[in-house]
Amino acid sequence: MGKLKKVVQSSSPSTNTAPDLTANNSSQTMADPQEEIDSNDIDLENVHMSTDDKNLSDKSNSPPTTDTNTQKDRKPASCKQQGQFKLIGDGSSSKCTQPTPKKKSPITDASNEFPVRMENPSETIIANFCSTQTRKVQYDYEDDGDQDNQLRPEDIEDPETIKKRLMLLVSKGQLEAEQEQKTVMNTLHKAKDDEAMYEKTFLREASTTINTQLDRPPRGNINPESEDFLFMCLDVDFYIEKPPKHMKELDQEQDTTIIRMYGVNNKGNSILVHVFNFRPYFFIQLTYNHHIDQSHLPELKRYLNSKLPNQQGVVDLELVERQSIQNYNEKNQRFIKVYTMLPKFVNQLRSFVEKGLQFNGVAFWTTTYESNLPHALRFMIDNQIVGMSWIKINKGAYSVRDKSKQKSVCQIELDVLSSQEMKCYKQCEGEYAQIAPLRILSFDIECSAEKGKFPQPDRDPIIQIAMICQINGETEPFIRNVFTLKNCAPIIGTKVYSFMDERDLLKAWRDFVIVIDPDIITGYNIVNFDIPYIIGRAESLKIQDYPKFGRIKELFTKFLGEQKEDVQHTIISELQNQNEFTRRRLAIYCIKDAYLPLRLMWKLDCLYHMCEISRVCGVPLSYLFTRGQQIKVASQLYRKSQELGYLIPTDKSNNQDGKYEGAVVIEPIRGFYQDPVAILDFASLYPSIMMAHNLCYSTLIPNYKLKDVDVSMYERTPNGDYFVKKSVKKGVLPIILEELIQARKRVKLDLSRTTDPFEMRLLDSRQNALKTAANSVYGFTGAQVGQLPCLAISCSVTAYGRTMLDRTKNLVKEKFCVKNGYPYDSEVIYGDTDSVMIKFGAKSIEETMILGREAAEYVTSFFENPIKLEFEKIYCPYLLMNKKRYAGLLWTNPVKYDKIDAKGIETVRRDNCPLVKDVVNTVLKKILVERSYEDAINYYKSKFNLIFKCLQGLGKKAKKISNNDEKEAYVAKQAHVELAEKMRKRDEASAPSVGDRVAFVMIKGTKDAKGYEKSEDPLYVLDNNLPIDYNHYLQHQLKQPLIRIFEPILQNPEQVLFVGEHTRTIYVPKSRLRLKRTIMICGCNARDAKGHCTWIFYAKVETALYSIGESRQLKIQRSLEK
DNA sequence: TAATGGTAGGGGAGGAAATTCCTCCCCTAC
DNA sequence: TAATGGTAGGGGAGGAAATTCCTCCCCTAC
Repeated sequence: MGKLKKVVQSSSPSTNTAPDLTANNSSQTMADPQEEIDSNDIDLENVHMSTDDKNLSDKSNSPPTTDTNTQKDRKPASCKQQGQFKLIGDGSSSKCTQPTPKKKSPITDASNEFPVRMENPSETIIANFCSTQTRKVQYDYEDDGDQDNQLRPEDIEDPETIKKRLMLLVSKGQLEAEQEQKTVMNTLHKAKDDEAMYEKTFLREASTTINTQLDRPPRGNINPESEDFLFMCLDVDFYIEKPPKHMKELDQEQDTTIIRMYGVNNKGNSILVHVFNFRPYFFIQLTYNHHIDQSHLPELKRYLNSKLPNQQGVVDLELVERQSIQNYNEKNQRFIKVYTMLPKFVNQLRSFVEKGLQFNGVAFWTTTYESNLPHALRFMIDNQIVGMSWIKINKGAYSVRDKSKQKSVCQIELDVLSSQEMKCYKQCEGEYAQIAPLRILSFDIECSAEKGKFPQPDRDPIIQIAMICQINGETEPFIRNVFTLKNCAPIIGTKVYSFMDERDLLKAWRDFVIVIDPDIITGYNIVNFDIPYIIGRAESLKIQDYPKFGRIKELFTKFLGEQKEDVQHTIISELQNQNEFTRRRLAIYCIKDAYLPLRLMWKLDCLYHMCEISRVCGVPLSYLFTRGQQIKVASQLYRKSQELGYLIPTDKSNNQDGKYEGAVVIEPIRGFYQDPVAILDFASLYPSIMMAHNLCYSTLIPNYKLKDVDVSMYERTPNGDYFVKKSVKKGVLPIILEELIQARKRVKLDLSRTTDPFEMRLLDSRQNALKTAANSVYGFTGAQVGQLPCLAISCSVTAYGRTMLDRTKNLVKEKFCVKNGYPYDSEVIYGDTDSVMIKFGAKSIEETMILGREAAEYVTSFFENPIKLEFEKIYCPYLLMNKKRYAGLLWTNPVKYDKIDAKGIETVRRDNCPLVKDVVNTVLKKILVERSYEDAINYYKSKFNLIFKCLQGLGKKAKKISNNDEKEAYVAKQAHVELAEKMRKRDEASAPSVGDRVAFVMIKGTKDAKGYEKSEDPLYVLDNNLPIDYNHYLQHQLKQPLIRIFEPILQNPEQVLFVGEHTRTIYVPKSRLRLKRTIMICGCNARDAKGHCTWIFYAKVETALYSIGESRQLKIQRSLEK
């Protein structure tokens, strides 16, 4: 606490002794700005003037940042963002529990072409948010609104009024802020205090000027009759209502399904397009015994209608001829296309048809086709619209909705009668590759709560909200502010709005959101906590018209699922209840939490990745968060099928159970290889198998049909299934894959040509999206609880893969041997799924590369196009420990090695303590790079004691933590689960919940205490001075991994490493463990080598543990690195 | 309910099952 | 108080200790 006080003291006198100018403002006026504004009209006028001036000068000085933004303007943006982050995984990052993006540089890392790529950097981060809850939460308050009252125009407060009110607040804040900035800067400049350092580091890029241009640029003139309308579509959904009165063309009495498209144009205006006349539909298959023709349709329509409530809902029937995508068919079949009024009727009719209907003396007992597509996606598919793409509405086809008839706070609302008049630039090339100037808002709230209790919206107040908003393409956030309850000292680069009444705080925040009008909202766990809490709090405080906040824009996007660094809740209350400076510190923490997701989002190019996936797969952006993986493949499949005249059945879940055989892993010849080992692998193995052998739903010949098809037309797969050859008929899946791969080749070509960093990032995201899309097709066919599983395809794919790998192994072995004139006999020492590792016997890397390329070419010639084996890399030396566990020095050129490549071992796993990672890493480095395992042993021995001095906690992931209702979800007791339960009993508020990563240390216990009895929360250990079980770490964490590494090298590693003089004296720290509370309050206590706060990438507990003084710990760490 | 991407595989921890080891006790040989 | 031979060693029973085997869980490779 000593240090903390210093901050307070050092900053407060300087504030007080500041020039008179500020003295007036700093303490008194902070108390209640609203009151201040109301009671001081003259001041207000002045303020107004100055704001306007400010606006003008802002505009003239800096170019508008939207459509006129040139590429040059963008360059610094991307450069800066790449520069200013220290990405986890670099350097001393081992303490990090954040999901470590495996690809540090997506552009350079072209490896890992794998059949099923489960992860891309952004997915890791988003994963936890994809719960089924999110959609519900989102809809809940929409629906409430619908039931409570239809939203009438008069319900929405005029945005202009809100804006005016806000401007008072803003200008007030600005005046203060400008004057106080300098004071703060001065204070900070002098302060050498830790916390001041954090603040400087954290806020260093903050501009000291404050922008008052909060709202979107004015919408300008729209001429529906003479100009096409162009906008980028962010999301599509639908709603059900009677058509608005001004749409006279439509039946005013009938509820209809209206498509809603949200978007932004290139000026940055927000857009909402209502599209009418798009009806849901599905298909029913007719078999030979259905004697139905045109004349029966009216009667059939009546019959179907009779099954529905209100006896209506089926609008129209149509006879069509198509082919089912399931199985190879030569002729078209007959289908009835059923149009309905509302999407829910499709579901109802489907279940009737599946149960069986009687019509005209014949039973319909059949599957339906295309009856389970989300309506919005149906709309997009039929109009060839892909997500996040630019859409042009033809002139004359749209009308602008009058301001008074708007249904949202979007700047522009359009009505479109026919979706035929829209054109989507789905290729997303050239100028249409750009992303509109989206507004991205990130926020975080703090609420106080009683000790040990989880905050409840009906009881515990929100005390702070921080919000940061940035426009895509700009380098800095244009809004960074924090709302506090009670006054708060100024913060650099940030506007502080203080309120005495929580209601005012919430209202001001809502006003801000409305005026800012964000397209994307992000934050830590906002969907499950922050947003519901704010809504709930507003309800409990009985703030009028607050729920409408939920309708502003229904695009809630979420990133970052991992735990955030939490201030202990007890401390929150303490800070809140003391004075303006403690609240200031809380505010800084709050801003950090709001800023972090935003920064990570930019750093990891999340937006671009998501955007490109959305474009490639053709689904709305929101699906990427709320839906699974299947919908992406399904969307592509539906599109291509429609183009080719196929219909997709809605299969009932035919519970095929059990797993099927997957890929093969060649039994490794374990050892330490000093000579170069070449790695060859098949490029996009599974997609190319599907293309080469024409595997598809539409080419599969079921056994019972086999006799009807000529033998020359089909091919038998190693799994025993039969598929039509591509010369007869090309399958849908192979066509999709071919297009994806072609497109990727083009993008890669463009990528190699461009030099613009912004474009590079976008193109790289795109080629990644294309690769992922191609790779997930196989997963789609193998998903047995899915839209359209087809084990014949997936089993055949893996079967081909297995035989191919086997054949490759034999081919290499037979060809590259002394007998055939090669200098050495080669040997395949390992292989997994699509790769083989070959020891050719050559001593030099150059020679091995030549042989590797030759082998790749040789083997490729045996397989059908487009299957291709490629030479990828060399490992030298190479330590092969087991299946899926190896490490090697990677070479892609004969001159210099690229890096140490480790797979599957402790260094790449997240459930190991940092200590183990460090030691294993260093030992590996010594063995592989310096090639001296004596060194490695000596290093290890000499560091044996030191190791324990920097002992740190280890993290494990607790997936499920059994709740009261579903106890015994875990069969066996596990350390992290038990600990989570223990922590929950201690303090409900700070305990980890399901899906969180739990960090823990092992403390000393009774002799045979189980692991789960000895696990403890690192913070608790520090607080209570509990002894750590060093021996456990030695025996259970270090020993085995090291033995495994040395096993191929030494005769008896255990003897050498773990018996002997050096093990006698195990260092046990005498000094007390201590926790630096002052730092903890900041949300973190992690530092990099220079002693700066590295909060951004460190989880709290991982680094909370210092066994001895921190300076010494740093030393040790550095020596570990060397 | 609604919604849901695959299999192969190493390795740690817990716990049951099977095995080994140790001790006690009884009995017999001498 | 009265009455009392010893030791070595096999082998079974019972229980502790160590080991093996299996399952669950986590996380990775592809």
